[in-house]
Amino acid sequence: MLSRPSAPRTGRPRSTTADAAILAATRAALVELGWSKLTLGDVATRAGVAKTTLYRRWAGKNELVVDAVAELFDELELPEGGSLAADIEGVVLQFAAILGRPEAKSGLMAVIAESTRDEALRARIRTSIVDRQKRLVLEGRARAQARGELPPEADAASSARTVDLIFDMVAGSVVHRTLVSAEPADEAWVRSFTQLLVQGLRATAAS
Amino acid sequence: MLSRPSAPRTGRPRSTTADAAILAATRAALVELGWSKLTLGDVATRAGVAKTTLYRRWAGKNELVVDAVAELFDELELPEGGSLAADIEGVVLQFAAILGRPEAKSGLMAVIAESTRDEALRARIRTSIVDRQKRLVLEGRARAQARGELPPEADAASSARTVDLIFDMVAGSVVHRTLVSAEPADEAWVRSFTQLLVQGLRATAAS
Amino acid sequence: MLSRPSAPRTGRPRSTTADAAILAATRAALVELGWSKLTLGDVATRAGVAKTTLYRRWAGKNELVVDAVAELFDELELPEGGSLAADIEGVVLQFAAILGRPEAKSGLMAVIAESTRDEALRARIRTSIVDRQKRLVLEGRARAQARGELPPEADAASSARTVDLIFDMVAGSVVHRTLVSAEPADEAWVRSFTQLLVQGLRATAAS
Amino acid sequence: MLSRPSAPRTGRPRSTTADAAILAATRAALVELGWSKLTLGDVATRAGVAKTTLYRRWAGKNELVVDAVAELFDELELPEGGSLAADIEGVVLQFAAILGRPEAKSGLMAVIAESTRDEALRARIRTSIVDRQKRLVLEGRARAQARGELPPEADAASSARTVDLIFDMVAGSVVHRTLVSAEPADEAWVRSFTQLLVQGLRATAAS
DNA sequence: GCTTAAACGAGACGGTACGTCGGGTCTTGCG
DNA sequence: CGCAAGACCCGACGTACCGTCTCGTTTAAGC
Repeated sequence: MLSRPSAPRTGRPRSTTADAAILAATRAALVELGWSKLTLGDVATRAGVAKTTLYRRWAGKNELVVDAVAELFDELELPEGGSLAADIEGVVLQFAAILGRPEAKSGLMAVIAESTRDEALRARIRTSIVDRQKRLVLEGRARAQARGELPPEADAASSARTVDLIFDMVAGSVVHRTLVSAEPADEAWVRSFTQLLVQGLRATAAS
Repeated sequence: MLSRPSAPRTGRPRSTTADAAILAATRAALVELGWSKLTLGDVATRAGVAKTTLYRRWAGKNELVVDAVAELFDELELPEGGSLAADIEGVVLQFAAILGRPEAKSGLMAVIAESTRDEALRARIRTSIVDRQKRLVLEGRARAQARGELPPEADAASSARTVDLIFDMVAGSVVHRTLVSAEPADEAWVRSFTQLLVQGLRATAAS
Repeated sequence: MLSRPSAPRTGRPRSTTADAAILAATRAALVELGWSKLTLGDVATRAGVAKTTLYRRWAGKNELVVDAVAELFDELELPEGGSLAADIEGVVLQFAAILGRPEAKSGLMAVIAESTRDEALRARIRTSIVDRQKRLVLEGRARAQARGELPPEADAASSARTVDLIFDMVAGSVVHRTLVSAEPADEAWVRSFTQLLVQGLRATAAS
Repeated sequence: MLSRPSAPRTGRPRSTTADAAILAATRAALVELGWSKLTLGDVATRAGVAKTTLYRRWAGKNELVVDAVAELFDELELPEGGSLAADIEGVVLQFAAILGRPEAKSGLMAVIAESTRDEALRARIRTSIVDRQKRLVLEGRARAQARGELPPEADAASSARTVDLIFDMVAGSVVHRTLVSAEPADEAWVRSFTQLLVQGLRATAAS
């Protein structure tokens, strides 16, 4: 997402280690200070980098934090649970574990809040974070259909609508539990949530 | 929520009209500028009030915005729908309508993000905004139980857990749909969501 | 200088003790804080008086400090020294003693500085402080002429000019010594100064 | 007096034109507004400079005004008058001309007043303003001794004392005449003053 | 002793300036 | 040309005082 396909030919190339150092420094600053007290000057200092280097690569605080938080979601993957309920439980637990981290808590909601007034930022969040999660929903449903737990989709449009709905419910519920209710999305909660969701899906699919 | 019951006896009393003017100005600024570009100096100017007056009544931007947004939720009430599904649909539609407003979009997620690092702010949000919504969930379930749509609760603890779960699912899903997916939570979406939820509740209650 | 000749007939009369308390509090604040950090709110608190009481009697900080400092000069009087030089020495020592006090140091030069842009303030300083000192110069010269140490004045105009000149030299030199050179105007310095001045006066009068 | 000999090697160097612009703006503001209504924000605006730039170079209003006023004294020099009286008259007239300017009137006494509570400020005033004047007194006396108008000094200590005394008298008298008496130190006054001083010096030297 | 009206304490009010901080840009010299 | 360093302009911060205002409460003079 930082690719510069039209690479410049001459001059000193950009430091390859700087990006990683900056993103790590950003996450560290998020943990210590939170979004609102994080400053780019401080991030630059922590990363051992000049402020100009930072601005050469990111447009501002929002974009930087999106990239820093996005890396946390790299580890998300669909576990092989054997059943729809087990698959959902596994994914939700992973998602809850990431959201439980302070750097995600502090940063993610803040950039989402910012994105309400910044279309480009919303697109960046979608590309870097959201779509990566949504892929798991798609994959999970395909597996459930292969197992016969869910019927195949009738048409593409309603299929997409269902995926979006499930995704909003899963991600939204975990986020709300974690940030607004400020209670951990632990195994017990995830099991209750999953049961309700799966039974709703089965009943809806049956009707 | 700004009442000071142990009121001091002497001195000039605080202006009674200022609070309302300030909160209205705050919402107007949220619509025009969004959370991050909202400044307390600007709010004061819009409200025709000195900055000091503002700081005398609120500790900072976060507290002010919480109160300004909270007033939006004053109008929430449980409609008389006649069935659990209709009640839920009615509430969710109201909630979605409020969240669709730009002043709520801009402000609410931002203060939630801030609240991850500020316990007092989280308590304020809970008191001013969240609990008011949760009351509707409680009331809706009581009605459904009176109608026989849902069985009575076995014990208080599991009852509270269920309310919390439903609340996180309802509020979280609508928020995620509105802010992250950035699509309107319109009637069609609400109907799909409600169906899934209600069928899940019924099936879970039956098991 | 606080007289209100057109006395009101009815209503509660002004507190008679407040004036003295306020002026004393002003001097105390001058000693502790200096001119620039002295605030009227603080003076009011020290005097056990409301800010409104203070503003009812003085127009502002400048006027208040002039009055507070002026009281220091109440004790100035021409000692009976027996000779022109002794009289001058006595007066200069008294003047130096007053200027040595921190409340005078802090306050006097500040109001003089302010008076460069405020004609009314300059008049108030002249009336309250300067003229009282100048009277001593007049009186001292009259004594010296009575003793035959100085010749009588030829005409009124040149007489006034001479008094002004001497006054500027005496007051200005002591002030400069005390505040700018920041050295005490002690007996040795006063003796040297007086000698130079008196010999100059004699020689000028002889020519 | 703003030189930083141990200059840092890296980073953007400080603007060389800003200092002069700021000091000129300060003097302009002194003329228009006077000391007490002069604000650093206004000075910065006048100079076309950010407030931070100003604070990066001066600790506060006092230090800035000292430097701004000090530049006025750059033009002071001992004229070639041919006699002690003529030399003194020339210097005093120059000094009076500077003190007659509104920017000096407003600023100088104010910083002297402030310096009564601030040792560092007093030192700055002495270095930037006072010592430059005192040099003229020393030089003038040396010339008078070379001409035979004044006897050579007996010892260094009494020599210094005499210089200090004369300096306090000259500077103090002109300041008092200008600021307290608020009358111009014009040629007539300067001549009278000089006569008195020179005759006093001669008579004292003779005794 | 009752009335009356101004002075009083308290403290909120609309302002202005403070001195600091962070954002994002620029100008250096070095690599 | 990238980069570290740091000065630059800008704008907002939260605080401190200013001088004014509005309260309810004294307090003395005059009826």
